[in-house]
Amino acid sequence: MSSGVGRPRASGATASSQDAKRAVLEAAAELFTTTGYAATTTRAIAERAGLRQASLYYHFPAKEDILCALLAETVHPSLEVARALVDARAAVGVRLWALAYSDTRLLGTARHNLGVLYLLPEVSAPGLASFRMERAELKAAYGKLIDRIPDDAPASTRTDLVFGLVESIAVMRRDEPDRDIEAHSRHCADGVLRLAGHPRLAGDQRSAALGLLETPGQPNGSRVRREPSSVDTPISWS
Amino acid sequence: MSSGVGRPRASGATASSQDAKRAVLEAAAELFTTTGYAATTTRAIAERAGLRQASLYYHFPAKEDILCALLAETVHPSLEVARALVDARAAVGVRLWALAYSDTRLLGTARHNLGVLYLLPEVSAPGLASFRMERAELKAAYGKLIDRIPDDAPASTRTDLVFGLVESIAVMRRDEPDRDIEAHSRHCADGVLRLAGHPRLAGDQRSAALGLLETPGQPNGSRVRREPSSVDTPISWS
DNA sequence: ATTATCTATAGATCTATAGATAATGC
DNA sequence: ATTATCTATAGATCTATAGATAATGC
Repeated sequence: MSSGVGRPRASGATASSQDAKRAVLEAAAELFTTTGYAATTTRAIAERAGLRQASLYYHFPAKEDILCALLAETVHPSLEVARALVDARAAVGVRLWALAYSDTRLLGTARHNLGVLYLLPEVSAPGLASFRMERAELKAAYGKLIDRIPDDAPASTRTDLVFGLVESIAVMRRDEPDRDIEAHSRHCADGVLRLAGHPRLAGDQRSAALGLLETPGQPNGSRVRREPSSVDTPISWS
Repeated sequence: MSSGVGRPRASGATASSQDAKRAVLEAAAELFTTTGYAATTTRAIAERAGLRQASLYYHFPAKEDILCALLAETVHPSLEVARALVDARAAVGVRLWALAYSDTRLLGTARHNLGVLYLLPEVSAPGLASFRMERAELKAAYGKLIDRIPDDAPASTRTDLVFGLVESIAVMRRDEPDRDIEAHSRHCADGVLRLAGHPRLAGDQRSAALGLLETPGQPNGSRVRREPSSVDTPISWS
């Protein structure tokens, strides 16, 4: 708990093991997102984190595990919201809007544009299978909602397009870092409904969507109240 | 022209200098798209191209120039279509649909999913500024069309979303290589109109859009007939 | 004794250059 | 003479391990 166990750092900085781990993840987040995984050296990560290159290996067995940890902590909050929303007690359009808004906002406001990690060629590595499965589960959550919205285009295609649109926040943020993320997230969620073939939400439906994302205990709004709900609120527009 | 000038290859293969350059680009395309730029070694490229590592440097001054050439030959066809469509004699929705369809199809059917190169962190390198400018010009072409479509959301935001959706074909193709690209391209173009706030095209409008992409001299359909057109066909739907 | 760091380094690259070489072309 | 390749290598890394070390905790 209190810092001081273990040999002091050469840099003079004093911190607990947990702090060191966080500092490493923070440094890696910045470097991986701007420079990429392969082009970022363990030395550069260590330097920015305030310790020696070899000391990284006390906290992570290998370089890939640092990327793995970052991917996990990026996708987990989205997945938590998705799991709750799939079963939430609200119209399908309201839930889809809320999911898209929440994901876009999470990716858009995360420190260091972590969404671009999803696009790195290294996510195909065998060691990152757990991330790929969680991302697939997230996409499947979109698919389950979109399945319930009738349209000429197949649901699988609309799901591909919707998921691509949501993740495109990462590229947009790289290209234009000064965009207003809150506004963009709402417009992106509106766009997701358009792509899915769902009519625009009315004012009260949008409020309901934002309400779904609020949690009494969690002031940051990243959780969703989960209802027992085996019955869905009927779709009101068709 | 005829192969045979210069020292023979160690691999025994016989080819002209132009062939060698193409073989290098082909090899790099496969490796960069699957493994990424930094993780792909010049040795691996050379091996696949059938020559020695050092021989790459007869054709390209540096590794980065190989990536630069690939980026250029990927964005150029899209840009050519975009330049022609911006001034083409057709309704704005028809032109936007045609542009989105053409881009998605080009990225979707190019050998080796070259679209993922746009997402590599290395495109931020100073030496690749020319690519970034051409990609920005392509995006601006979308912007010019979307500007003319009225909607509640700002045109700049809709342009961001539309461009993100079109480029998302690269991620989709990586994740699900077996999707039917032709069908996806049409649905993607439909989705672009939805995002832009434009009504669905009628059957004859869609035919007109596909017609815009046909060129008598160019059987591959990658060119657009350019009209003098300072006058736009009036928008028929509002 | 345990923890968290350090120093030093093995072993394996990787990019790019220098200079030789084996063809054809004049 | 020109072209297109080759061999050899300089010089600079890069990841991960081995083993020492300087704290606290018991």
